[in-house]
This record gives sequence, C-alpha cells and structure tokens, in this order.
Amino acid sequence: MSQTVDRALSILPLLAEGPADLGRVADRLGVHKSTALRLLRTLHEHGLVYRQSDQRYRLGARLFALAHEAMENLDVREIAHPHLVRLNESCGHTVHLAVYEEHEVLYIDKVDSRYPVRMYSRIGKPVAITVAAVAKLLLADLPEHERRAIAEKLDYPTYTSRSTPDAAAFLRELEKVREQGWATDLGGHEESINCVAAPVRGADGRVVAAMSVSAPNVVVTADELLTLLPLVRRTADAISGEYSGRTPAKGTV
Amino acid sequence: MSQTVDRALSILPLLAEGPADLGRVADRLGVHKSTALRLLRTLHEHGLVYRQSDQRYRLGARLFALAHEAMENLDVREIAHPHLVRLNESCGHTVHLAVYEEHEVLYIDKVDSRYPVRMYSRIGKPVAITVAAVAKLLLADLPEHERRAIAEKLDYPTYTSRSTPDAAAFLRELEKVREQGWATDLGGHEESINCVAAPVRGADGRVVAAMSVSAPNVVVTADELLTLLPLVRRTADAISGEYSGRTPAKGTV
DNA sequence: CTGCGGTGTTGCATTCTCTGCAACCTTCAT
DNA sequence: ATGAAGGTTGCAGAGAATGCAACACCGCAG
Repeated sequence: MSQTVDRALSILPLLAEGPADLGRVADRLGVHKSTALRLLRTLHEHGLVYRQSDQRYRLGARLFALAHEAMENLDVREIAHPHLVRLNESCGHTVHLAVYEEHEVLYIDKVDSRYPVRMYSRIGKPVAITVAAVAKLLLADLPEHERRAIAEKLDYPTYTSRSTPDAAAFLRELEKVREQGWATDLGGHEESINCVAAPVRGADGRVVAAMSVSAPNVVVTADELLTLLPLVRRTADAISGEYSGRTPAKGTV
Repeated sequence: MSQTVDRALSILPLLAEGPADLGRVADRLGVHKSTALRLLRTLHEHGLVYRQSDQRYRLGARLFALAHEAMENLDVREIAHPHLVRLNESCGHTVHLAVYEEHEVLYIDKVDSRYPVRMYSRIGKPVAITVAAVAKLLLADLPEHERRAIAEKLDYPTYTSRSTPDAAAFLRELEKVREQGWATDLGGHEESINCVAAPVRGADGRVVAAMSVSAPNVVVTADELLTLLPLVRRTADAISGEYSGRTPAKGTV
C-alpha cells in the first residue's frame, strides 16, 4: 500500500540472506542506487540495518532487540515455560511450544535436555506445517472454511513416506485431530522422529498454542512415546488453566 | 532521510511496548489515522506487524524469522559455538559470546549447562555496557577518540558498589583492559556474580567479538574463577584463529 | 428500533516527498 | 599516474503519500 515503505521493508529479507552492498540492494529492488542508499540510511538510523567494516550492509542489532521484546510480550510463552521445563525433567525428551500466526506455525519455546545448545536451530523457524503435530492442532482449531482455504494453498513436501501427501489427506487428519483433542507426528517429518502434542486453550476454548514432546526412535518407540500422552495433555491443560486465569499460578507472588 | 519509512519504522518500537490500536499509533506518530493505517498495512503485509483478534496491532512473526536468519549468518557465532560448548563442558559455568554494534554490546550466544533454556532472555538484550567484562573488551579496542566519545555519552548506573562510577574511571579501566588483553567483572553488575572475558580477533587483529565465563560467588570465588583465565584465553584464541582463517576448523569437511 | 459515540476504512485533490539523473568524490588496483 | 568501481550529493520533475471528509461498522442505551 505504501511504495516507499514496501521497498524499504523488502530490503530486510534480502539482507537476511547475507550481507549485500549498495549496488546489489539497488538491483534486487529494481531502483536507482541513490534511492536504495536513502532507504538503507533510514533503516540504518532505526538500527535495523548495520553497516559492517567492508561497507556492506547486514541486518542490525535493533532487530534482535525487537524480536526479543515481541517474544516477551507473548504471555503464553511466559506462563508455559515452567511447565515445559517440568515436563522435560520428568520425561527427558525435547519439548516444544508453538503458535499459529498469519499462515505460519512457529516454535516460540523449546526445552531439550540432551542437546540444550541447538536451540536456535528451531526457535523462530517456520514449522513443517503439513506434518508437525503442533501445526495440526493449531490449524484444526480454525473455522472450517479457513482450514480448507489454507489446506488448498499449501505445498505438501514428501519429507518421508509418511508425510501428509495432499490437501484432502491433510483435512481428514485435521478433522481427526480436532475430534480427539491431540495429535501425533510419527515419522512424517523425519523418518526416525516421533512427536505427541496437545493444545493449550484460552478462556474461550480456542487453541492459542500447542505443545509437543519429540523423541527419536532409537530412544523410545512410537508406542512408548504415546504412553506419555496423558502427561502431555495434563501439562497442556495446566497451562491452559493458568493462561485463562482459572488456576492461579503456583509459586507466583 | 525518508519521512515515510521513518514513520513506519517508528511504529515498531512503539508496538514493542505492547499492543496498540490504530488511534494510539496515529497519536504517537503525530499523523492522521488514515496515514497510520496505511503504514500499518504495509508493515502487516511484510509480516512485521500482526493484528490480533481484538483488532489491536502487535509485533509479528516475521521478526523472529528475520532475527533468526540474521543470527545464522553471523559467522563468528557459528565458528565460536562449538568452542563455547567445549569450554562450558570443561568448566561447567555459563559462557557468553558478545559483539559490539552501533554503540551497543549484545550477546549473540550463550551456553549454560544448568538452565540451557532461557537463551532469549539474554540473547538480543543489550548488555550492561559500563560494567560487563565483554563490553570492556569490545570498547577497549575502538580508536581512542571514539572510546572517549562513547564514554562521555554513557550513563553509569550504580548496579552495585563496585559498578564503574563515571566516564573517567571507565576510560582508565578500558586502557587497562586494552593493555592486558583480557577483562573481568567482579560483582560490578550483580553483587554475587563474577566474569572473566577474552577477546576474539579477526585477521587484522581487531576485536570482532568477546567471550566470557560467568559464575556466582556461591559456586566459585572470584580468585578461583580467575584460574580459568588461561583456559578462556586459549579458547578465545582458538576461535580467533579459526575465524581469521589461520587455523582450519577441525571436524569440518 | 433508533440514535449515538467510538473506531476503522475509503476516495480524492493537494502538496510535499521521493525518485532518477548526472556530476562528483573516494578508494583501490593496475 | 591513471582508470575503474562503487558510493554520495544537489536538483528539478513526477508521482506518491498525506489529510480531509464522508462513510461503514460495531456495541450500547434510551
């Protein structure tokens, strides 16, 4: 709607690919160098873009700060976190928390006891929406027409032989998930990884987030993982209760 | 330099404070509602802003994705990471990696064996620049006049009785750090926490990042922590070597 | 049912901002 | 020295953004 801003913002994903110099930016935007320069300057003043010593531009520090603040404002995450930790302590597997936003599902928290370090590999990255257990839960809660519209528009990559093949299958799966109130991903994304997931609901009953436990086949079989389902659901329900204000948070002043 | 973009970008920090509706945004920007609407729409199309169910705007998911991608492209971080992990494994304490950018010092990586999870609570958050050991190292490497200019402009909050009190003391400290090639923060930020830090240098010898080990008094005394200094410095040097291309990364194809 | 305040949205004329150009500057390599 | 490549600035014209005012859309109270 606003050409100038539109162009300026288009620079950000471009720089996310890696540092670029003025000429490159101008080319990719299809504008004159001087125009690109002025846009970059404005972005720079706001700290979204940083000029490194070799004169090339890359994304700036303020972006991290903003993402950080945005994260802090997601109060589901804050409430859920201790529960995730506790769940992780009791079962030892990777625990994820995800939300749906604007046709994307993304992880907003993760606890992993064994490889605590690789967090960044996941948080903020879009989830494999057609197969992930948390994605199924989040999409299953949307109104029927919206679900359908999204399902039609998606790609259905064949990560493994058990990946969701097409929109029809996906919609059937969503229907099932909607009814049973939980979801799984049994080797649909990576052959050897299974997940079980449960929804976190707000006061009005709508799904506001979803949490999952994931573990590789070599550690526990899919069947064994499924025995954790009651625990996962209890945890999700506890978060729901606290989030919707029904249960006062324990340990909070 | 570009009014329109400038206004649009000003919306982001505003929303970082918390969700706001159209009227509020227009007021804060000092523009007509219709103008604010169009700016918000543009931000929305780029996913930087999200419209929640109550029609209010807040920061959007794409911000995470961008911050995430940018993070991945910070190659110091990538190179340093395994070293940080190894250091953490051998000493057990919290390890940080930080860079300087545009008058700010920020953590870009952290490894902590005990609470591996709260990474976002630190990463992306501006560092207490007047006291943190890593900040001293990064600022100490700047040209003298720049150092002075920054030192004059800073605030000197009294976190503890050992916090750096003023610009003069800070500049003296920077001079000392510059000469000795390492830095400490002994209870300057939080009474009971000590840090030792060492610089990571690029091929040209300039400091491109700084890493630190932090531990609370109750676990190890400041003196004990200082015995780790050689190890910290070795680690930082190893990262420097690899970053500047002198040492080929081991374990890399 | 009807009128009312608050809020978000659209069409349009005016004006001011952004654009592209061309010349200029800086840096680096030959 | 010399040239080339990329970055920067001033300017006049064009086109985009602005504010206005009218309109649509609630929820609410009379």
